[in-house]
Amino acid sequence: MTFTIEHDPREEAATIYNDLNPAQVEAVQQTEGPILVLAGAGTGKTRVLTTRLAHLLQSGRAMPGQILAVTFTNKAAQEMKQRVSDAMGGAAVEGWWLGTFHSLAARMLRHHAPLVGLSSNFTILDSDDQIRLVKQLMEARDMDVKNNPPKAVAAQISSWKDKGKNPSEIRPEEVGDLANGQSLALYKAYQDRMKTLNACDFGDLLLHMITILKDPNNAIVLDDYHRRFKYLLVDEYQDTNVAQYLWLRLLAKGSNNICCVGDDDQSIYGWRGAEVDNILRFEKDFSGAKIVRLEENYRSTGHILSAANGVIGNNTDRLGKELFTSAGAGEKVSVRGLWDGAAEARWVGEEVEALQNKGDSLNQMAVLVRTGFQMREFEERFIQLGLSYRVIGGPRFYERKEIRDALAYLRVIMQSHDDLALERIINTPKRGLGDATIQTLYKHARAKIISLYQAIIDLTQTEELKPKVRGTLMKLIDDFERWKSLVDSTHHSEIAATVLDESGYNAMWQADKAPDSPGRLENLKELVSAMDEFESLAEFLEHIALVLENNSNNDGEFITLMTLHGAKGLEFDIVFLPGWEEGLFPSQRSMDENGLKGLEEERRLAYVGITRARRKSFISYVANRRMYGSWVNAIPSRFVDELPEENIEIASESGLYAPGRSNHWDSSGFGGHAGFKTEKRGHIDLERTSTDGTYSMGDRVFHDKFGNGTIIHIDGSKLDIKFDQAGNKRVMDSFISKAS
DNA sequence: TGGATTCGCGTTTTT
DNA sequence: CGCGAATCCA
Repeated sequence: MTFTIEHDPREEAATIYNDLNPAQVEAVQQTEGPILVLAGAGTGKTRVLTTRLAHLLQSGRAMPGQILAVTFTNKAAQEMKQRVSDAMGGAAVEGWWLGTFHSLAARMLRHHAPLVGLSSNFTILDSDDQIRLVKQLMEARDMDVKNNPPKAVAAQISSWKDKGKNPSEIRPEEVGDLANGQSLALYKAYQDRMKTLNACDFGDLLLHMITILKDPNNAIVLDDYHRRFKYLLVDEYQDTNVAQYLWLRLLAKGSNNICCVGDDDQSIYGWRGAEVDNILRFEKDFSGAKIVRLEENYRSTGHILSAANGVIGNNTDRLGKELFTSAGAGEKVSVRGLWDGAAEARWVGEEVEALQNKGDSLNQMAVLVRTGFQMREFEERFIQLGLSYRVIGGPRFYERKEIRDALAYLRVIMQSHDDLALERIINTPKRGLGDATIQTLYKHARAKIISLYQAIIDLTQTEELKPKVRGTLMKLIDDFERWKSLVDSTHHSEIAATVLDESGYNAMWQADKAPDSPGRLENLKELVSAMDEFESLAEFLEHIALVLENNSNNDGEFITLMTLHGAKGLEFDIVFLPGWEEGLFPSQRSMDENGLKGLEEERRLAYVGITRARRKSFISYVANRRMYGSWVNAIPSRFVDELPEENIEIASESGLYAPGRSNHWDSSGFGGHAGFKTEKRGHIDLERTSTDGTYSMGDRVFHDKFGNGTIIHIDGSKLDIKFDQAGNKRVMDSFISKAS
């Protein structure tokens, strides 16, 4: 790797530092020892990190290969690469140690795989494969897969890996009664199986590297990395999990030059093992650490920032910052209560069109939802209005069925003992190889301790199988052997095209008359052409597992639709935040599973949402939301109450029935308050409800968790709802279903 | 074995 | 409600 400085570094530096404030400059230039940049939303965290990286290079303190720069998502990595490259006058950044935790750990692990019993061409399994593997192991042990969902066991295994724990490092009291207390045994078996498959899951990439680096026998490996990396840079430090933290700490021990940026108020990945503690503990972990605080927000106008501050101020578990801005107060946050999801989408559509008429660009607007299913209503409405929109997130390219199938073929070609891959496509397209045959094959494989592929070869040489099945299997092995022989002589994209053709996989989708089949064939074509850019099949497989994103074309004007999680690190002029209802946001599940901690994480998510906006935020909640096909009546989120009155402008559709939070509703449509207590009554204007088919004569209200159903009486034009003894529970738990 | 039909559960969030 | 999985039937 060569690197040349084209200009006088000081001159460059002057341009880079141009508009940094003194605190930022300190963070950037403080060059030795550990630094924690504790900074709020919109204060320029990533910018500080990028500038520091450029600064280190330009001042000649480090060469490109001597800096390890870690981000959390591929998107952030891409962006940092772009920015550094720009700052360096267009330098090529390929090959630099700049990427996500997973991709960098994978890159390291390729070099040391034998130390953990793998070879360097190991395959990377995704969570789907993981679950299937766990399921197989459980079935092999005659465990009841119905009452002990493999998914839960797989989640437990992942969680241990996120904590940096190998099976041998788990204490008995950590095991718990999941899967009849067999979870640890399954973890062991799982790891053994992974070795035979020569495979890693996401968690293994880091776990194995930690295992290697902390083993005194491998001191030479660790020394090598210590010599190599003079500086470590970490983005979004608040989202690191224990495994990532351990990996960083091992690597940082050499130079002790670690610079992390983060915001405890934006920690939103607790469910995936992120530990806010990592950021709170920084000074203890890295001796001599400097803390640089950035509290001036450059993104949002006053009301937006104060609204966000008001909400996050309700969290107890935080370091405590109060962001300020020198921008003007700007517009207040608009808050709306609406009848249902359709009305909400209509309202958003109206506002969008109004803003467009005033000259705002769709590219500067985003709708941020808590969960994916909320997107549909907006999509429908946007289509009706002819508004172009772009959905970010959703199933990734490589998670699509057809892509995973195609990859499975390639995996078998690369490694014929990849049983999971072979099992996936052994009867896809249909070849007449059903469950019975596969079980026979597996039985043989297990008995002889060989791979499925080898078992097929063995059994086709005996008379054990029916002639028809035997013939099919022989043909399959023949095909694979032929494809394998192409690997050295033929370009891999050509191999892929050949395989998809000769296996009948393309033909299968061509024959399929489902509406999405043409799209799948398109995707397969895209896959083949994407392969062109890679040196080898192996490289491509790694890329697709760890890096590849949906390639969205950025031409034209789009309003962006995505989850709050997806929006982290982004900003827009105008942001819509729909669905602020108890149970949806904050998510009921989050609160049930993690109590106050869960609630506070949800609140941080609210904070992230509000602070994405530069000029204007819209927040909304509805009285009725359709979930799982039935209607749920909802009450406004507690986060709505936490918005300071002076920063918002609030209104609701008239005539709405909504128990509680009556200060946020126009209650003229019903008599009195319907609180949470026994025998309270609320009335719904029947005209409104019946047009949607929401409620009608004979519908029932029942309390989901609290038992006894309660009948709705229809009295003239009003609905009369009675709550039973469970009425002191929240109404959000009641469902309304059609009485048939 | 595979197609057709019923069943049952899910919706957080992602590398 | 809508999808994938389990189950049923030819």
